[in-house]
Amino acid sequence: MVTIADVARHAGVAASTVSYVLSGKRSISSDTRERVQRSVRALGYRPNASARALASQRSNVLALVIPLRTGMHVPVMMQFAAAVVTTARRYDHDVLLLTADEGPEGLQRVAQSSLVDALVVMDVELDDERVPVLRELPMPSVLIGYPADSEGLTCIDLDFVAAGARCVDHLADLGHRSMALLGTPSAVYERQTGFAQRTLTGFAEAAGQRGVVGVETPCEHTFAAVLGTVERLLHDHPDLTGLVVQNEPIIGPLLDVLRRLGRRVPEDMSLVAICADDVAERQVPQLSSVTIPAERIGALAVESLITKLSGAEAPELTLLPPEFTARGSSGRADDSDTTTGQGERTVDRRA
Amino acid sequence: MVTIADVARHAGVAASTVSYVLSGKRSISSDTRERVQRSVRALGYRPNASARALASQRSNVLALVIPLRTGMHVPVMMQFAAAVVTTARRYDHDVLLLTADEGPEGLQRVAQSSLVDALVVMDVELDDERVPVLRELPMPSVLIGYPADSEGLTCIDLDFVAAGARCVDHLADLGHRSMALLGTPSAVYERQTGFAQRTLTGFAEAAGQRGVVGVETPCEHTFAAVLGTVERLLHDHPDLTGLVVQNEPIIGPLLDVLRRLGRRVPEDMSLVAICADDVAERQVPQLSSVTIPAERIGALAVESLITKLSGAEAPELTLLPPEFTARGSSGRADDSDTTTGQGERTVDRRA
DNA sequence: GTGAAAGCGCTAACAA
DNA sequence: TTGTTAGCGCTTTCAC
Repeated sequence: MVTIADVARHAGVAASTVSYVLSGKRSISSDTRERVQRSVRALGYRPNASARALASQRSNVLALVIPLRTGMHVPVMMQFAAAVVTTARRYDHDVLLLTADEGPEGLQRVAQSSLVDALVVMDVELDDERVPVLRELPMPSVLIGYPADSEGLTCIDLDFVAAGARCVDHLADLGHRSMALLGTPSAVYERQTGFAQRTLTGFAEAAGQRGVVGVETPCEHTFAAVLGTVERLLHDHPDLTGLVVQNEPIIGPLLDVLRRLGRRVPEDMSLVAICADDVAERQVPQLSSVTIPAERIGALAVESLITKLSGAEAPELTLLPPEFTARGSSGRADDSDTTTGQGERTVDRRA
Repeated sequence: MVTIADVARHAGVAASTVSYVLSGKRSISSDTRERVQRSVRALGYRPNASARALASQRSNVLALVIPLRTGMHVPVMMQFAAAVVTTARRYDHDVLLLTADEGPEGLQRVAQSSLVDALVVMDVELDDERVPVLRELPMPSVLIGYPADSEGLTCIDLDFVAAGARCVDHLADLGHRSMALLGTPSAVYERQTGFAQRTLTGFAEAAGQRGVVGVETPCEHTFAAVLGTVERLLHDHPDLTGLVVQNEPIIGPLLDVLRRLGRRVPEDMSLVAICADDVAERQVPQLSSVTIPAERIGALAVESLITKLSGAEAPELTLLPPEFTARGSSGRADDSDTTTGQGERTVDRRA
């Protein structure tokens, strides 16, 4: 293994000089700098990560705590993770992968052993047992999603309340008077997952404000569940003409079910989803949707951590305003063969 | 921060004694051991990871290199990753997440800086530029999938050749004489990805051996692509009665397309998939399938690395025999209202 | 069965 | 602008 001493000897300088050339933390004459850089390349030197971490009290590693539970939407998780890793690398950091089932103890383990410098925690519940632990930890963290009390934390999330409301508004603007929210599996609500609850809140509030009927129901991921749920909805609410879906895996089956039941989209039933853009665009017809900005949230999370690691402050709660795109799946309630969709995107200014 | 010196002082012993109590690398009188353990708990001591890594030349971290490219099947990746992390934790290791787009340089970076002790590399191509790098690296690695030349490596994979053949055999056993392989998007084949190529090989060979017609086609992930591909297949091969699918995201759309085209499954068209069990079971009808044992492969990969880290040898190439489960989606070619499926599972003994 | 002490390879005062 | 040196917190030899 090539050490900094080898490089120093090869370049005829002190080890500290090599260190300073590499870190740029003090000015070096261009002559020595070049000699050192040549030696580094000639010997193929790579600083030893542990030695560096031990001496500098910084591992340059971020922890990413990812859920692997039931009901979570996998592709979105991957997008998050990819964005976190990519952004971390841009700031010269690596990412240690933890699963949520290590629990609060896992956070303490990697933090207190100085394995990582900071943490990104995904899928935060309203009353999350990891939150008090994070508050006490001697290092910065960022939550994706946010608990009931976000004081003293740094949280980033899509504004799901506004997203739910945005969907209602879109449908109400098109003249729909009766609509339903097809949500995540009930297990997700029972875990008190923030995003599911908040969408529901936004949906219900907006329905009240707009004076339209808004019913809500969870839905499991099986075809049978989708069929059963939709049949029940249509039976209980025969005048239902609008559907808001926050449950990515059932989107395909849902379109299929509607077809089977003889409801055309958008002529007989308007559909709005809260999902990734590529999923919305892959359907037939393409879905009007509020996008889930996984990449932006992941990148923002890492950037907040880097900010905090540099000693600066980061905002307590960052809610991204929902971006709505009208596509072919939603149309006027009273006009059974017109669609809205030209793909224009709007940003909710209320957030 | 609590250091080993603090613990030593608190327990009235030398630092080395604390170290030995923790590692169990030499015998300690039960008296001192208990006193030390009490002090560890009382002070909430956690060994510093970098110091330990520096002194012991072992970081206890494994690198996991995961692809985030187009055409890759996301849920399976997550299952792999989850299994790798969970298994690594069982052996007291952590997992550093790298994306494949860091390339060979990324492997060198984490290996030569001693950030990690070993690597798991996923989604290996037949002629993968990372393979020569891995061969030179001063630490063990395991590949998921395998290149054309696996000499001197440790590779683990499902036996996709046997899997492709198994699907053909199942359909041929049911009397089907003309079948098609609906594969991954063409980009995956163009990247010379091993699993796609090998399934194709197994499919073609078995079709030849069984004397049945076997045609192959890639298929993109859009609904339109599925519809177009199936229409073309049916047009070019009007007697087609069997379909083998190796492309998880199109499974839902495919069932839908067949329904639209008036082909009942399994009465008019038998379907066999190569996919995760839960995906197969979620469909209507449930799909006969060869499972992708992501969890087992992930766990095996980590265990091989742990073995190699302990200085022992690991086999060059481990191919898991395909496990086939007959479900409701496949039936006799000549008997348009019988299905095979009682869920019995068979293991291909040829592998 | 236990302790003392020498590093592991690097960073960052402190000196010059 | 550069060099000297004292750690960072742990493991592991060596000595008893």
